[in-house]
Amino acid sequence: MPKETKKNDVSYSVIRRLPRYYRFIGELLKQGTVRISSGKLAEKMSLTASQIRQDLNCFGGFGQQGYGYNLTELQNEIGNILGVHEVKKAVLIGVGNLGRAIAAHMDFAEYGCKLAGLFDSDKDKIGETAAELKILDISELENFCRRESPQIAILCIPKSSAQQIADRLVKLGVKAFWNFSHYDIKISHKDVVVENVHLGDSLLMLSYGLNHSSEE
Amino acid sequence: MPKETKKNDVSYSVIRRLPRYYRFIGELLKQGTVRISSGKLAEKMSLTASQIRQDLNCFGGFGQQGYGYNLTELQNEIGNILGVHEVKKAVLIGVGNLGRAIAAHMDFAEYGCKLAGLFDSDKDKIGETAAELKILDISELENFCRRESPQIAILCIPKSSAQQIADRLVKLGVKAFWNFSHYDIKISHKDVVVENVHLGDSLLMLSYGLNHSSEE
DNA sequence: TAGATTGTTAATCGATTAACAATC
DNA sequence: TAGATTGTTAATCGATTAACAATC
Repeated sequence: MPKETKKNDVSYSVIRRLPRYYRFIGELLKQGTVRISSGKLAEKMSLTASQIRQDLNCFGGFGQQGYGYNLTELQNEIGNILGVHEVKKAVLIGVGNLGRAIAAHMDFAEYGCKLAGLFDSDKDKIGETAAELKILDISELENFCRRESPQIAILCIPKSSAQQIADRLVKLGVKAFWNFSHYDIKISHKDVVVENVHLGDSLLMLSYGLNHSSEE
Repeated sequence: MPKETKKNDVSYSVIRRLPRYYRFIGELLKQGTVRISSGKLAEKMSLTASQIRQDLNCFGGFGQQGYGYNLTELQNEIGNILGVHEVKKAVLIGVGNLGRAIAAHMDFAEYGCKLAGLFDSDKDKIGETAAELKILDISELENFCRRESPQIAILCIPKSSAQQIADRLVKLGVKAFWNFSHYDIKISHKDVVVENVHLGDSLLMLSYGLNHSSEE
């Protein structure tokens, strides 16, 4: 068993906070900070020092009494946990407005991902270039995946075709779906993970907040 | 006090689930379903019946014993809570890849929002059209906001200028920020709400899942 | 009426916070 | 050594689930 995985039963509540830790640590390092105490980090992130120590200790003792946490080490450890140091190939399906924006806008390398192929079914788009990749015909998907073995698929396609394309990709060995299709896809294979992104949900939360902010 | 706001202290855990309820109810209605029991809805949404009844009862008794929930009524009630029935004007700042995609891709009307203005500081973009709106010079922001009074600002600008633009918009009366800038903006005014969207965090969660899925 | 299903209270479970001994 | 700050256990708090009486 790997050394850094102290407990294997880390709760989802903790996991969800890891990317945010990773971000703040990155910022601090960029500013030249070398070390930080749980108390100071808590203040910066609007958390409690207790929670930070509790969270980090799920994975191992990354700190040092009387000193705090070394940020370079901490970034590296959390990076390992999140898997940013292994390069993973990704395909993006559906090069509409959103697909194009994600292809161009996301710094995939920062997250250990490499965008390897873009696919669309629109004949007009096929052959065009986006994010330095030629857009391929969706009928090429099987050939491409057998050759390149992408682990991640980014779905920027409409609701209607999301489940069908996802099933097709599972058969081709895709193990993770970043799904922007506005439809919660269901995958039965237990070793396939899904992140259903719903930007609309986020906008509705904002709308709720607007509605209820004045009533304190 | 408004009738539908039974308790004013609804927890964030409950609020976060509302947009998802709203989505599923919408889908069911589109399929012609008229009513549903908490048990059946729980099954569809992978929740417990208890939780659904508990959640909905935070806002009022929307169901009927022996019958279940009328979907039209439920959609309407949750829509009210989320504020989708009031039209709110929004400005979008930063018409790069992502800004353009959000302007074009999101069905704002569905969420009670109306995109009223697009702004950029890039002279080459000013005057261009996106989502049927002419892109305006950021220096026009003050004039525009005084005339149109948008409540929502969508920030699709780099980290470096996010806080500054946000502060500027708060002075102009903006009450809600949908922030895609990769930087957690801080607003001190207590009646201003912020949704910091971090697509990178979502991708990191997926990466974590990929890393840990096989070890059950 | 009998059956179904809610609204609501009580029990359980998990997550957060507080406290403090260990130790750098 | 003295001071600081962690790692970790115990206490608290909140959220989820179970149970059931109310009622359509």
